[in-house]
Amino acid sequence: MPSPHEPSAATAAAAHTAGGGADRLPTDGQPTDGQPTDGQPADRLPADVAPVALSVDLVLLTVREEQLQVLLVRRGIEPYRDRWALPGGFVRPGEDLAEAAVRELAEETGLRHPPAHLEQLATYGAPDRDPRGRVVTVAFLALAPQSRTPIAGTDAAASRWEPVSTAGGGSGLAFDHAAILADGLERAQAKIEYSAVATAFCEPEFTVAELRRIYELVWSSRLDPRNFHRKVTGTAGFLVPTGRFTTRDGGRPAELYRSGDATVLHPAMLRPVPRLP
Amino acid sequence: MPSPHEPSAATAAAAHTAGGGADRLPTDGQPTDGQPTDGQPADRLPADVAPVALSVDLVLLTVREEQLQVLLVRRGIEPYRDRWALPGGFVRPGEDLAEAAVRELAEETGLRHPPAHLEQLATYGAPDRDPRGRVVTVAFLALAPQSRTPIAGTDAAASRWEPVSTAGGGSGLAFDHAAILADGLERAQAKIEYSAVATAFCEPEFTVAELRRIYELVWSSRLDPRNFHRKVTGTAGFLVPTGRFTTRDGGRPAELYRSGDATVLHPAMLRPVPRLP
DNA sequence: TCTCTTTATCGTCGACATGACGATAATCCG
DNA sequence: CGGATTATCGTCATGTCGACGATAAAGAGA
Repeated sequence: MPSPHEPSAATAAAAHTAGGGADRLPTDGQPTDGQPTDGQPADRLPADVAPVALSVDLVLLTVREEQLQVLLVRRGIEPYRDRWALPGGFVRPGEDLAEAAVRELAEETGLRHPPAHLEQLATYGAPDRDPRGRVVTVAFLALAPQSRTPIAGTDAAASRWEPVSTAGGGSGLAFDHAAILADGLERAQAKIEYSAVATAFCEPEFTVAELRRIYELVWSSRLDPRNFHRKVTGTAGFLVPTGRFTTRDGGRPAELYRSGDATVLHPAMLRPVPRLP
Repeated sequence: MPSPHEPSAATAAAAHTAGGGADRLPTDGQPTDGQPTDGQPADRLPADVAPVALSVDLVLLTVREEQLQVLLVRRGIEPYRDRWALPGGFVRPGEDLAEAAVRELAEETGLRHPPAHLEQLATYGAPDRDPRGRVVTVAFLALAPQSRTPIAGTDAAASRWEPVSTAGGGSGLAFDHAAILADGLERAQAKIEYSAVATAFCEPEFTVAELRRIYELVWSSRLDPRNFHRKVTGTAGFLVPTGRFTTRDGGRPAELYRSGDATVLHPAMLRPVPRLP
């Protein structure tokens, strides 16, 4: 399991992005293809391998304006020109997948800091997913606090935040990005249940109520403040008290915490029955 | 979440293998690359996109001889000739990713039936992962019962079952397949905890003890038969009693069950403290 | 047939987590 | 200073879990 709040963007899933075998011997009776074994040196790729274009796409989520929002960019070229899409782009030669993801995020949206959490989501490779040809995309899920997501340096028309509740529904997104977004959202909802990644949405120091708000918005459900407080403060390694307090939420001063070492939660946070607001 | 025992090999993760955007507009000041916008029609891929070779690799797990085992094939060509590797191969034009996975499994190992469970694991794309050039591989995790994995039709020298306890350690595997195997094993261990996929290792009808053996072997831990029985028979939708009994395990006859509709388990099976035997 | 062994299944008990909710504390605002 | 707001601590009934005793139902061997 990837650990949250890593400075580097690589997580467990994306980390061993290395290896994987390719061609195979034309075993037994079934001819796989031409696969010529003639004069060609054995350490070259077979001639019949069909090349594909490889891209990365990002589902970058943050909590803004009391809503879970996703970053979208407006496409400037065909296909799907002027439609909104997930940020992303083609992987460059010699570039690792996670590396390409953070580069695209910086280039397209001007985000200064890498996201607090980045993990590989899934790979989408249906043959007809891009009208221009075979384009396979590796989707990443990124989580970041509001303070790290100013979208500075980019003109406002080219990228914007959109509440996830409205982004996926109209299917206004380019390509199959609506499906990728749905998968990313589902992954985020599942992951804050058993891991400590929810703190990736928070500022470095946060109150229990702010963390609870994260859970409530990501899950679209309401949580009892007293039970939530007992749960998160009682889970070893989740929260580290700073000893300082804040009244920025009004009312009695709340203690400030920072995220602890734990990456998996024991026991897990229990999500209430799924509700559709 | 993918549901176990699906006849088709497509699962949730692999199912919407469609969509994903590629090229981007050269926004703001940062030049992404050449990306010429001249006479070229806008619905073609940019000329500067570096193509990659795309392969799939499979971590096929089964329980045989009282052990969790993984299917390996012997490489017949360079690089890593004569080394053991995960089954896999290049994706063909017009072929979906999951489709390529089941095809390779059938071609390389002669497996008649598709695996009981198939899901996308992760994508590995480090630039130097293959000495022949840029090869990106999409890894799949497959689970199957012993009865469906005869390895018939293939000569025995080209593929074999290997206990996972010995397969990963020596790093004798080609490419980074040891890392892929480790990820697949970890995924399987985590997934039987909160989903019903453990039944994918079982025959269509099985006893509670046989299912418990699956959990014990995948987790390398010992489970109390009485508590396990109470747990699995008490989880709604997990097991469906057939009313018939068997004495194939010796002792008092045990009722036969088949897997139910549930894909996620409420509450989850709790894995004991991790032990290394 | 009778006993022993083996496995399946049912129950019991204490420890602990959870959901519902009352009570108190510490701020700010007027 | 009183009221509103939020934070935090407690209480209690319920449910689950781990440990483990007890019983049931088969086969093996005397």
